[in-house]
Amino acid sequence: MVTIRDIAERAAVSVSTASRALNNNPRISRETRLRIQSIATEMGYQPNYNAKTLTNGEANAVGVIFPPGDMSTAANPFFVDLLMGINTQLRLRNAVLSVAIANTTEELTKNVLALISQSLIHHFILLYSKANDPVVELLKSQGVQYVLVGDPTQDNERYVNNNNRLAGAKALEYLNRHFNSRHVLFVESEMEQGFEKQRRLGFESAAQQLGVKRELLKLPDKAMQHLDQAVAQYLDNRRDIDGIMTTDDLIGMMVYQLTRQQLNRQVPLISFNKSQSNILIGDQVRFVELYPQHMGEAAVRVLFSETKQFEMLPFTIEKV
Amino acid sequence: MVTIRDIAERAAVSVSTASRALNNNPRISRETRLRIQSIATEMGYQPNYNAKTLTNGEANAVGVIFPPGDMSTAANPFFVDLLMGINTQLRLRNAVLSVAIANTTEELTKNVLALISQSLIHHFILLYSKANDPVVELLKSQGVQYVLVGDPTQDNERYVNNNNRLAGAKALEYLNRHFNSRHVLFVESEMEQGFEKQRRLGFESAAQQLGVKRELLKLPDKAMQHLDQAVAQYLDNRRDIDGIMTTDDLIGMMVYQLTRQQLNRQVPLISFNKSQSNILIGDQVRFVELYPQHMGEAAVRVLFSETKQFEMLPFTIEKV
DNA sequence: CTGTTAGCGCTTTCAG
DNA sequence: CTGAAAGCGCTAACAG
Repeated sequence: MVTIRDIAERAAVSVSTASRALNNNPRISRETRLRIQSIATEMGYQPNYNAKTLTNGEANAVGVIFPPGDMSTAANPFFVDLLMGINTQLRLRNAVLSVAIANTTEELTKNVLALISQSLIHHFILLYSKANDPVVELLKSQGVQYVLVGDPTQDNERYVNNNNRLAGAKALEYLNRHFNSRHVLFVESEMEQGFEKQRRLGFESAAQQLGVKRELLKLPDKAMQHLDQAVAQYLDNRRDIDGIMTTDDLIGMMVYQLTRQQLNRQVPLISFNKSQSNILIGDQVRFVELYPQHMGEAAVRVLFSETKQFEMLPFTIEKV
Repeated sequence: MVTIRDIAERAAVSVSTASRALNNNPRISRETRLRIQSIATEMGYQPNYNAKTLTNGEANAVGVIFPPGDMSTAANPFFVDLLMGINTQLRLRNAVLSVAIANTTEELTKNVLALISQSLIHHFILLYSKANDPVVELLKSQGVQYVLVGDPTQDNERYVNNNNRLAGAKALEYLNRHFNSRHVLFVESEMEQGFEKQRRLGFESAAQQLGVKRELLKLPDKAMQHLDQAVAQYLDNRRDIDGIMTTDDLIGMMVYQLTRQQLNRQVPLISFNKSQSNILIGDQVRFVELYPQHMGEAAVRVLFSETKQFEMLPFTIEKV
């Protein structure tokens, strides 16, 4: 392992000079700075971040906090992309990614506390939001930085998000404009995540504006024996539906097939959250791309920004 | 921050004694050891792991390596559960979880190298496997420990896995026994992940043994415009199919609906990887539960075991 | 602009 | 069984 000492020696300077040079301290002459840096890369120097953390009192790691078990399904397909985005930004800053994840809020809290006090992590990204969350309390009481991915529940909370309401509205407009939909069904799950609600609100207001007739179908929370039959029947009673919006891909797929089968025609459909599956596809299928990877990147930017309180990310409507 | 010094002081012993006591060093009398430990908990002592790592030369962190971008879709719904399992075990050992994730293998390799040389992480869990992987080369050349989640590609590689072959066989037997299936369709994706292949092999051998007629349908890799219609037609040509096995839930759902629609009856179906969705459901639907959370736990156990080379995890067949 | 030195919190010889 | 002291790699006064 090549240390800062080795470099100092080789460059015939003191360790402090070496340290400063490597950290771009302006007090070092440009000349020696560059010389030392080139020696460092030449020797394959890799700073020991544990030593750094020990002296700085602050880790180069960012903690990513997953939802506790009981709500972990929420944004599932998103997570990998989010992590990807977060980590690309972290790597640019020579930081690393730690995760906190547990089945219960209690365990999760312990986990986060351990990261704070044992690893000296002072920066967190929270992948869920709920009211009165003990984890958030902890973060605040420990005075560490965090940003939320999703809908903020408190004032003065830093976050990144999509404008789900706008997306809901635009999606409906899209259906109306491109497929001439005049009677649109909005399908959501029972659990009423914040983002679903926003999308519905956007959908509703746009429908009203455009004079589009709207239907609302809430799928039961728990698995239901004959869900598909129930949906089929529902559709059968509304045979002139000519557009569908669903809050996720999977639901989208089911409904899509059922409509084809039940109404005996293809109904234009727009869904959120294109999942990795490449199954839901067709001429009249669209989805709202939310760019989870970009959200991850934005989260890191906000986290390390001095001033920025939030970032609202763009979305697009795409053919599959 | 309460340090080991504070404890030593309060206990009227030297720091070295305190250190030894806290690390259960047998050279300390049981008596003082307990006394010091109780003082520590009383004072809410949390060891600084950066300092520990600095002296030990080895971190208390485990690196979890995600598949590079181009293969990340593979086990997607699994990941969160895996992380959950891994982390519960890590927390028991007072270890923390770091992740390496990147879009390209090259970036990923850099990421892992950074973890090894900058954070001194010497233990890794690899969430994918492919032949001649540079990341694996790196792990080996750096002499760090790792275990693989999935099919090992090299001899002498430590891993945890499901017996996918057995699972494929058992699943077919189940269909045959419980639903009296005599003509079964196996649906797989084009990308031919290792586990899919194993499941198919199991399926095939069991079918042969039981004298069950078998069909194989490989879904195209890329999205296809009228995939569902193609599948529908495929089914139409094999109208006496009386059992289906799919390698994942999503495909399962599509095929399930298509069969109902096309064949006008319910065909018993068994799928792998129950995803978080609660949509695929019915009297004649089963899935093979692989307990990803347990796999995560097992991975940690193998990683820290001196002797264990692998763990093969049980599966069960469940009603939804 | 650069060097000397102390010290971050912990473990581990080496001495008793 | 316990203590004193050195040192892990790095940064940051302080002093030139």
